[in-house]
Amino acid sequence: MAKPDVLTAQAADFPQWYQDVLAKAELAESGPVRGTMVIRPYGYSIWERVQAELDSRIKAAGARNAYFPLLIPESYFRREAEHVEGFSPELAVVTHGGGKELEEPVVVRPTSETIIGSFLAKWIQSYRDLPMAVNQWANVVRWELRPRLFLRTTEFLWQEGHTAHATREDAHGYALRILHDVYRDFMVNVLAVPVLVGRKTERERFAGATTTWSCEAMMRDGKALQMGTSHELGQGFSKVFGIDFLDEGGRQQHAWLTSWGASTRLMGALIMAHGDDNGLRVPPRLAPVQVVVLVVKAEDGAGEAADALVASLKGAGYRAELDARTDLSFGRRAVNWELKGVPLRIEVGPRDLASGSVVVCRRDLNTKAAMPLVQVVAGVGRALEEIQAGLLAEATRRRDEGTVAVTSVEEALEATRSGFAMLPGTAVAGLDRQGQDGETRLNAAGASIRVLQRPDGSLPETDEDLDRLSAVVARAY
RNA sequence: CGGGGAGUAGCGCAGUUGGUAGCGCACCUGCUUUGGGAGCAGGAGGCCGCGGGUUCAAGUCCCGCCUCCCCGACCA
Repeated sequence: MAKPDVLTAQAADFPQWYQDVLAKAELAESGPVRGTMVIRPYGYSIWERVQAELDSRIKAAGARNAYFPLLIPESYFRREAEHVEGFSPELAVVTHGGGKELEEPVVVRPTSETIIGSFLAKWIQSYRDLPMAVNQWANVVRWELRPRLFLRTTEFLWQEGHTAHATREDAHGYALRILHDVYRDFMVNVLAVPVLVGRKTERERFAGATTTWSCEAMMRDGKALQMGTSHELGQGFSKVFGIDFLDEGGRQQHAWLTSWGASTRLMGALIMAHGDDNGLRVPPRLAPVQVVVLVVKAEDGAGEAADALVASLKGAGYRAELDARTDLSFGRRAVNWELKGVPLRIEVGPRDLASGSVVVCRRDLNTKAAMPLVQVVAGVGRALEEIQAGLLAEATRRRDEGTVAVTSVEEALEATRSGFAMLPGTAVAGLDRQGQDGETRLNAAGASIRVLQRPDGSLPETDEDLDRLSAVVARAY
């Protein structure tokens, strides 16, 4: 029997493919209010794995979790000029409560620099209190004009870390530590998505930050996705919220702050970096279900053998699940697990069992192979490692092949039709006949500078001159 | 917020010159099935996006609004 198309092909219509995956893999759907999102249980189980992996890295970096209020006095946002300018257009403002108009409107947090800053000011008195690092897992609201599930929703889930330091150097070092040890490490080693790290341009940086560092990845359609950012906030918020401390010499000083966040947008990265025409492909280290054992037909001991196999897989530490449903056909169940991107599927049926073997199906390559039952547990471990490495290698190859070095804004724009362009900073800084710089012209044509790097790919200094850097140019989500 | 599409059963869609709504999948029941989205038979399911209007009569015509999708401007 020929396999019917379950999804719109990526090549036919990538955005439609994305919508199809969200629905068929039971990840998420829209809520009744524009821009809101319902994350379904399977999608949320993946998010919980994202949270667990990020959370352990955040704690290893010395931050502790806390929780701050959803509702923030509107006046807090007015204190920092760039912050208010950047966030005003997307604030949700509550004007009524308890049946009355409020004396001071409150905003639903779009980010928490202001409210957390106001408490850091209370908690920090001395250089001995520094550095101070808190993180919160929360929902935030930014009124969006054009929502897309997981990629850009009015309400989304994220973690936001906020730290205070005695010196600019310490804040700088911590922002980069989060960028590398939390975000890049998670993205590359768990999510299996290769990322370019670099500095945002002034135009792209966070409202109120002095420097924004970012991890950017290429999706399968060649567009870029910003997956996590780490900001150096300088002393701007400290000055307006009074986050001050006495240094070792007894002098009053403003603390140097950082903030950093990664959101449910990472779910979009997972889908678009790895998914294929059969659905999602979840890297094994992230997968909430790493192995599904499918009972082909509950005859001749297949059910019992599958049950025992799941038990031994779980005993060996794998996240395994049994699918012994008899009310759905074999094909239906196989397709469903492929849509959900489970890395390994083991089919247990009477035919193979008669010869002491099972069929092992790899989601990354869509291959099937018989394997003796006694070797399965060891074979699963090996296969999961291969899948993890294979997905990263495939995504890296795809990105490298989709990235071209160019020398002009025009060439960069041409390259962004299918991928990334590496453009010398000198070409960005140059003005055209209308006096427009390269970034303005890129933006006008629908592209943007994702990050600035040194030509060798390393991170520039905070104030390193554009002329000596390379711009990663792409169309972005 | 600009430009372009579209809202009819859970999902995808058809619905002619206006005459009171249909198809596929999914769902329910029964039987037979289960090695790649099973078959047969029977059944249930509708504020036709919302609000006005025209008309004896509106899914269909007119006006207003809302929502969703795509492409731009803004963002995680």
